[in-house]
Amino acid sequence: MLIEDCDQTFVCRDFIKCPRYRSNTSRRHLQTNMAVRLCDVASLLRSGSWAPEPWTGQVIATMETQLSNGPTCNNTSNGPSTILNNCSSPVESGSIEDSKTNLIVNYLPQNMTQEELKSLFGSIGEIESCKLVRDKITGQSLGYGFVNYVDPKDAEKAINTLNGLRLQTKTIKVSYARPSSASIRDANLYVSGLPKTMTQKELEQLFSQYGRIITSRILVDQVTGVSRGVGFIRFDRRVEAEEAIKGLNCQKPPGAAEPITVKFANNPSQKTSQALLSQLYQSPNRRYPGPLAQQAQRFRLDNLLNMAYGVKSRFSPMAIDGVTSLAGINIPGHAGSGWCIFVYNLAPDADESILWQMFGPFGAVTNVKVIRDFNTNKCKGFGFVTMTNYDEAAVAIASLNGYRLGDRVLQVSFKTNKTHKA
DNA sequence: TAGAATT
Repeated sequence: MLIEDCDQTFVCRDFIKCPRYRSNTSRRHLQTNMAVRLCDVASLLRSGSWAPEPWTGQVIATMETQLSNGPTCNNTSNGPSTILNNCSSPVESGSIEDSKTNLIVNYLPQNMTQEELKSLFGSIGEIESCKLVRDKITGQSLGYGFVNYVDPKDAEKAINTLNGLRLQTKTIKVSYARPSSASIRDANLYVSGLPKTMTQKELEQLFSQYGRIITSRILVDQVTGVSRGVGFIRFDRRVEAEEAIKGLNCQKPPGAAEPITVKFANNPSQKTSQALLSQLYQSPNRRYPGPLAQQAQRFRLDNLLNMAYGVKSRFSPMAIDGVTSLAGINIPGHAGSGWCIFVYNLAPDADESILWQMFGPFGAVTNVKVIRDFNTNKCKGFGFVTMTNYDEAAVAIASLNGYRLGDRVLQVSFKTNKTHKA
């Protein structure tokens, strides 16, 4: 039986970029817990219209295996290389049976605050609680957090809407949180000495005999893309990780010339005092740069805009740098705690998520708001976005003004006092 | 030989 002929629905286990995919809700990517028809995905893969990635072939193999074996619901992995299981609905998926309102959000930008997290997820529905996890000593974000909704439907909507959202240089991951327990902590392994040819899928295959893999990763050279021979495996439970160390440390993977080393990964928040000191005193805080850093950044920005658009950035506060935080100065877009951007010509069905999607990649966004008609609840054609940093806001405006969204051309500028109030 | 995944 060909996969193309199979109408069976699978549940996507992770967010997969697939721009040519179009679901019945017009989503352009495969998203966590999204029901996916096998034939749709398979035809895209085989047609080559979905750019091949290292795990693409394995997706086909996995689907073919599942077809020949018949339906089962064994989730031995939810990493990117085994994105599908053959449970027919998210409700049957073992990973979410315990909680339907509490989400874990991973891969958040380093400088994202809890308020920004709440603002982002609050655009979906009412939040019961929200927490950004921070290092207890330094207060620095650990890059993940939790969002607990009042309504399970909003949690599901948040996964469908926000999983895979690009924020600055990160692609966030939104999934149901497992119930917290000691047994799931410290289950992350660091693996070194891997053959440079080993794929992520092969790494998972090697380790999956010891338990359910939550995430896997092989580090690669940023320039060449070649494996650095080291990686991480996160198991569902600590005991599974312990068994994997016993079974695989100092062992040669099939076909490998050298044995691998498998041990518990260091906790990234446990840094030496030296590293902490250098981090605290040497790295400039992007959010609150000193005057010199601000001027340097704006100088670069002005050059950038000049080169790109042949104009000086019209609203650059260079001339009055240093007084931008004083009250009573009328600077377009400056809204006390950030830069307010006016977005005009949005469609009636526009919602907050589209503003996050458009502006999030440009930098720290603290708030978005679609202005709606009180009676119809439809967008009145405009909205506002607040960004923390002037430079990032200016680049976003330069990039998105004139952007075609659907059949509309957007007008994007710093908010002025003459126009609508947020 | 190094990622920010359980509050």
